[in-house]
Amino acid sequence: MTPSTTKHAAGERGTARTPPRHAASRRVIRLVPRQEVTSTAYQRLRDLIVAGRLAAGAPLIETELSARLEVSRTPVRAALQRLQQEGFVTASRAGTMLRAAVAPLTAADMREVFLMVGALESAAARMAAGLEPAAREALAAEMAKLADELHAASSSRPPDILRAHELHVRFHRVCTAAGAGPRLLAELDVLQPQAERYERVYASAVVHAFDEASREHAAIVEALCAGDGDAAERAVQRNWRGSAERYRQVVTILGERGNW
Amino acid sequence: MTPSTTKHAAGERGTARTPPRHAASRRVIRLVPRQEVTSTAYQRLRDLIVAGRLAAGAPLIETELSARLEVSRTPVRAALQRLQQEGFVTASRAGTMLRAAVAPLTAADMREVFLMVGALESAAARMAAGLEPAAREALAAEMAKLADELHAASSSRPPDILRAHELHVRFHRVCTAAGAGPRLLAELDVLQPQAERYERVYASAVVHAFDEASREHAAIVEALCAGDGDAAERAVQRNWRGSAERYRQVVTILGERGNW
DNA sequence: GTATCTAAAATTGCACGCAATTTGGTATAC
DNA sequence: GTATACCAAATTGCGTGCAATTTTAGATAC
Repeated sequence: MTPSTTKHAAGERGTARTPPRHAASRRVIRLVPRQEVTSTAYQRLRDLIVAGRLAAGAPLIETELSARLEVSRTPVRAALQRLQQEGFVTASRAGTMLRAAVAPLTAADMREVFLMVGALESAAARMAAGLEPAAREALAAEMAKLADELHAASSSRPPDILRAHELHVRFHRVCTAAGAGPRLLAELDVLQPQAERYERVYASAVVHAFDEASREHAAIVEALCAGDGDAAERAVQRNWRGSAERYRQVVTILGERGNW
Repeated sequence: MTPSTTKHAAGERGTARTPPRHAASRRVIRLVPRQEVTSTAYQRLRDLIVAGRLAAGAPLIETELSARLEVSRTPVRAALQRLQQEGFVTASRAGTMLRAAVAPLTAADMREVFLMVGALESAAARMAAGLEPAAREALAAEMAKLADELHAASSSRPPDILRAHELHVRFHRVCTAAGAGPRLLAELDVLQPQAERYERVYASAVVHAFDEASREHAAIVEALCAGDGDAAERAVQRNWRGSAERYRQVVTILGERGNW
């Protein structure tokens, strides 16, 4: 039943063992609080991938990441497994082992990601259209405002890509958060950054299409304002299908990344 | 809860200690091949949850599962983290730690799961409707056959619930696999068993609704056969919305599980 | 030069120890 | 009887050792 050694009464046993690499070996004070190590490792890796600093297709070696992030392999492993299941990382089988790599950017994968985001977000928009009229109109007003700012940012000279992108993300997120429950929201929080990987790489080549996106956004707001769930669903679907098509053209021209 | 089940003879510090005499002569052979330990732990836990053998809301203690599955905590942890991210397990924060429990079955969660499955599967059906006519018609024929068998199984006396359920799963899976890419397929492979949790618990009370489901299935096959993507998408959506409504009534009558 | 075999390095999968923290129970004060 | 202080058990987070396996490098034969 009880382990052979009681943990608290034992105290210090002066076993001279190899000093830990990361911490100053004097006292075992946690520099980073418990439970933060794994989550920050996840966050950092994910940001590196989304931002493109970790190139598509790059191999992800546990010990190397462990050294670079200055944590042990355990949180790195946990982060990699999560990223893999979310789709940011692919695991290729090498014999019986699994080798992790940054997920490549391919036209087929992009098509699928945009398809999934469109399907889920349009379902959320349909729910949002079923809100009380007051809440619904407030939501439509906020989205209209974001759409205007987005239009302004993208039609300025030179276009403010970063700001436009952030506004674009917020436009969709506001609508989603209003209609979706926690699970759908979590799923979109994982999928949207993966769409963002494609957007970041190819956004500069798609700036000309902002007009079309702008019209699609207006249709979404209008349907929401009217409380028409079917129309909202279709409008969001059209928007993502349009995006997918716009990016597809660019990806096929500029080539795929990390698929080799 | 004795942690040393002697199966793995690792761990002795190299210092002069108790000689591992029983292991000295022969090499320690892995009883279970590498990489299988974690995945089988995941599979077994997931099956236990879906089948209801691990009740909704039950706490999941790493050391206890580790002893029961006869593996160390490491693969159990990996399996739990994956199950949590997939939604089979919830993690409640206790101070700075995370305590895992089997995800409860609630009306709100069911609504969301069915919504997501409907959104994703209808998107896959739309793709499937865009296949070559030959492949499309073969798919429609197979689905029609499954739908017939399903109807037979559910209208026999007594209704063969298990077989009907398996046919139902296969009906949807065939359609999905034909139209979806690997990501969408993987996502549905995670979400469908979660819908199955509700179906298993409440299926006996919903048998009377098989007629309605049967008509909905026929509509899906018809749309696919005609190659009408829009109609296929709508038909799948109607089917899942109908299912959600049928189960919602039962859940609210019979009560929620594990939500306390 | 190419192919094949072999030894070493690299990498992953798993087990386990330890510390930090929470939880539960018991004694004590009021 | 209830509230509080406190100690022990339980539980999780993280680091690390070790073996299995893969990959790489080097040597040798052809």
